[in-house]
Amino acid sequence: MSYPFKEIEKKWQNFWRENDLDKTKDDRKKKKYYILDMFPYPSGAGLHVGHLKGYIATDILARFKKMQGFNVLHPMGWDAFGLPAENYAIKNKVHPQKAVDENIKNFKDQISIIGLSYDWDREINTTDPNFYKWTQWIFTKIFEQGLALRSFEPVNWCPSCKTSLANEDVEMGKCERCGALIEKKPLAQWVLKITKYAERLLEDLKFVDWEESIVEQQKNWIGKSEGALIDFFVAGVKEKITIFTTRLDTIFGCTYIVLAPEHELISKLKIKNLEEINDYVQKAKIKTDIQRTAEEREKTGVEIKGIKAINPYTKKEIPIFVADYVLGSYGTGAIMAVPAHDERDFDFAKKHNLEIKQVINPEKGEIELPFIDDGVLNNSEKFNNLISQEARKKLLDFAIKNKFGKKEVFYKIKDWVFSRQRYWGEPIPLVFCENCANKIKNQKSKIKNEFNKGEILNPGWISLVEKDLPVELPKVDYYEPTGTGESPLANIKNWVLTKCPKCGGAARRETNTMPQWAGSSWYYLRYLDANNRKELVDKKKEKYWMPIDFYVGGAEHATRHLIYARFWHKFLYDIKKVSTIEPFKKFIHVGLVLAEDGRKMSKRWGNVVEPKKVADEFGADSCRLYEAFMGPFIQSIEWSNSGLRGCFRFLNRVWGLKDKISEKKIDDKKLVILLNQTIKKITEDVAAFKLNTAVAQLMAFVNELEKQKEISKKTFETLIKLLAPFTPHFSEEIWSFLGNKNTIFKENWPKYDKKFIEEKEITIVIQINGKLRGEIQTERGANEKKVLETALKNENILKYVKDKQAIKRKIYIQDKLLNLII
RNA sequence: GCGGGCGUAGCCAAAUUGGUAGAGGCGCACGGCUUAGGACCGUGUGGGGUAACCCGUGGGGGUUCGAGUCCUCCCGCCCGCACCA
Repeated sequence: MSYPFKEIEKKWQNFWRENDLDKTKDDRKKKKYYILDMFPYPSGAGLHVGHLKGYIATDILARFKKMQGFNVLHPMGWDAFGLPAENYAIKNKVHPQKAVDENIKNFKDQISIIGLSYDWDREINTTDPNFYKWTQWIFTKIFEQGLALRSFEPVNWCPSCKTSLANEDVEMGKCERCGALIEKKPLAQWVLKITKYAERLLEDLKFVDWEESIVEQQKNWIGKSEGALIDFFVAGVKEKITIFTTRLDTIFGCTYIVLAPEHELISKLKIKNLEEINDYVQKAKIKTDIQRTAEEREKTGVEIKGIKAINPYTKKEIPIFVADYVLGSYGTGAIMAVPAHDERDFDFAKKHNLEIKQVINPEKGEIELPFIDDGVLNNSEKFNNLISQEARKKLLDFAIKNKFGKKEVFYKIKDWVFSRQRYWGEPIPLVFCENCANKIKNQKSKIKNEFNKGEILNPGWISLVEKDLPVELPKVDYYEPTGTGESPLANIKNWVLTKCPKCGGAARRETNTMPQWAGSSWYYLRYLDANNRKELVDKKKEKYWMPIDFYVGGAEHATRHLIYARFWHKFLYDIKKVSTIEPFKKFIHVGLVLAEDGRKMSKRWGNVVEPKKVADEFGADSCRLYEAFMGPFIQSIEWSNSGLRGCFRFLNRVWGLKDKISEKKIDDKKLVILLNQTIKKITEDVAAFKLNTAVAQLMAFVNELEKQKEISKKTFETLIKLLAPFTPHFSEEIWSFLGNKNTIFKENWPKYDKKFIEEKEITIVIQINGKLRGEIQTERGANEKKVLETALKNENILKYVKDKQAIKRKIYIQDKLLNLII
């Protein structure tokens, strides 16, 4: 017979709801704890048990912290704008709004099965105009500060989703959402100047308590390189080519220069073989990123004939090439090539028979070209014999003194392409006004007073003010992407045509929408004050609740959401809307739950484990306990039905223990110690998010209780409290069975007594020459002499130690072991 | 190629940061209870050996009284980035 989990779970979920137990008040006398799950986008596929793992874990932590007396904020919402929702809607021929509403309902039903303690009064939805009003508001602030710019650079274009994408949305040259090959397409775009925040995004990582791997991923993504800009003059003309290098120490080995195909100078120079060059440039431009890498990094390129560059250090003339192994989008789009000390330059030089001049020697050992490490300079005139690091400084000083170079820092991170040519997103709250454009272009008025920074930088583009927000997404019947580079919104004339809020003249709305990442870049602030109609968040509430103490979500967001949100947060900090420089104090990623067959759970494989089925068969609490127990949280792990059954068995055994309760029973010393050790272990493990070992300890403790004939009520109550965060319904039921009227979650978390943590009688291990040969029982704190004497009474030890004289050395670790060297 | 992580019974895993390797779960075996069981309960469960003991944390080497833990080289796996000058 199993315990009646079905009735119990329903009963207590109703009880919690009816008594508002999951509602969080802004009780500022209490210490706060803000624990947050990344909010999901409500897909049509629904949830499987893997999605719940993170929610269960944070729920355990939230309930635990509540019992510890914290004021816990634990909210949930929906990230419902964006490509996934829209593509689903198109595929199923329903309006995105309808699809989203249905999917949210489905998600919410699935989530509520397992008894999560979210405060649903604070629920948010990024597609709700009351929410996205503030997403738009933040955008206008970013614009006003001159951090949103109209750009005409070629962008990543997904031919299947028919929209431009940010760099972060591209994976290995493919669309992160649909897998289509990304093309480069010139398109007018709004880009956000995240690069202005690159240094702070990098630097401030030292203030967050995140996993090493996530921090490293962000560092790599931001990709800071410190180096120098050096001017190479073009012989005989006034032009110069500025290159970026981090290896100025190798400059005497620079035997040619390479320009990226996109380099602007190519069109300005007098080139003898112009046709050949243009041909190469054209071919390079249409290559996709995939093609570039697919060619096994074969280094193609063409020499620009008729001109030479002058190495400012050697004064020698060197050839100039165009090659697509140099990227137009990084540095200056031009490099000095040092084939002896760079693999790519080496390959290229070999192929084109160019001079390879070695200028660095390894500090020790033989040299093998290309030698790319730091070393000692030679063939470098007066800089010979310097070590690389020192040489870089001195060579830079020389360049600065002679005015052909300076220090420079570059970042790999690109500005955030923020426009999507799609329907299902927040409209970008800008209008274009011809009249204002002319004003700015002609500098007719005192434009500094009349226009903000963004408006001056983007003539004609006027940002809406707060009272005009939100710009609501018009309800339409046709919303499929056009593919022309225009958003579907462009076809809605009466929406597009509007008045300029500045001059009242005719204006038209921006028809592109924001990317999926916009709402999620600040949503965590809205939970603090979800229904505020006047501002994004009340200052006092923000100050009380921020930063997020514990954030849990997918690792795939390391270089997407987690970077964007940090960027917006820092911006909000700069305009004094938030009080912390970082939003997420601690972040832990949730490991995948794979199906029992080791593959990802997917409808395609038919291996999806649905929460409802699990809850029907074994109950929500077994599911919760198992997901906590299955392994270390961040690790990906295979689902196991027998493992789940094991947890179910465990709960049934605890259920059975009720019959052994005795009011009179007094626990023996051993059990008291184990109980206190258990409290300590679980308290520490849950706080450290080591839920698997916490559950293991609960099991070990229950195994011990089962050996008892009777169990004291007090001990049993403590066990139930320890179990409560993991199995809330189960624990409430037993708690009330024990005669308690109120919810167990109003109880204080058990405290252990240090006095009862350590056993007085302990076992000391006796080693002979480092090998285990016996153990003895003694009092805690016994000294070496006493332990040795006791040990020498042990038969087994005596076999090895014939007499005391044989002991050459003794190593005694208090209360642990005695190692005798003979 | 670069960066991060990992490798412990048949499987998932634990090990207080250098001190009894394998807690806990699954599985398996035997026993009990059962008309029956893919249910439940109990006992056992790294390998070898009658035993004393020996061997054992991917492999080799090292430091140490003592190494899963530290150092070094190698092998394998996972994740991220990838012509970033």
